[in-house]
Amino acid sequence: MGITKTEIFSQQQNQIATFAKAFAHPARVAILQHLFKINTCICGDLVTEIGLAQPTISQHLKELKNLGLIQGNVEGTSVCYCIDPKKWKEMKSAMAGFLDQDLSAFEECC
Amino acid sequence: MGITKTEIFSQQQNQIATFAKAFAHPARVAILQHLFKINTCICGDLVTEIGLAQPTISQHLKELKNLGLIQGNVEGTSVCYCIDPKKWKEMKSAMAGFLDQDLSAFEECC
DNA sequence: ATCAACCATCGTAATATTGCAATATAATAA
DNA sequence: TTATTATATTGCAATATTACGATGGTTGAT
Repeated sequence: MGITKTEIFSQQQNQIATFAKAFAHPARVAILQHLFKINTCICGDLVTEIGLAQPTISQHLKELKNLGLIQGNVEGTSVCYCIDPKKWKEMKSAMAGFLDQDLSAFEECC
Repeated sequence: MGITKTEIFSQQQNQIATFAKAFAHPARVAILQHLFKINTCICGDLVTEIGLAQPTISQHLKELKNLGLIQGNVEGTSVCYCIDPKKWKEMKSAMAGFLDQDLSAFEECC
């Protein structure tokens, strides 16, 4: 039904899914990569950088902002975005705990 | 329009988004966690373990299988699933390259 | 005050995802 | 053969996501 039954899963499972959803679209990956590349706040050039319409970019930025992964600060007529390092680390550690599991048992399996 | 413009993004960006999508639902996170927990093939107990209907689980398994993250081997009347360690490592390295970027510039930013 | 630049929001259309009942398929057991 | 068990597939309904045109708000310049 397009609706996820979050209530039957643990908080950790839902958290991982929520963070993963942030990266589950190439536009958001591109936005974050551009932020890392420029390595400082960026004001404005995202629409020209990514090839999508301005409302679309704005919507993706909103999702990343809602998750807390980026911050937006008004700077005159434009808005400067940057990664929130604290939240990024929090996300990374949640993802790492999931990704860095022991694979040895599956080397000889099946 | 619900359709992603993959053609305007790099192969790497699309790859990260595709892998992230695998974890973007708590049921798939739960399935993978259960596989790691049992630490061997599992045949059958996924439907009782996760609280979703059998066709729903089957569909999530199919997505993980299509991505190559898990394998399914027929074992009599049931099917045994396990993580594909090679693909998992490949995914992990792609995600790590994205997640492990230098945050120092953002510590003092904005 | 007027204008241009930049960004957010609204509304809407197209497509994707999630979930399950019903059904199909395949292997084994009796 | 028939029944049973385990899983896959189909079809459908509900909801979510993606994309963008149109519009609105805010800031800074003239």
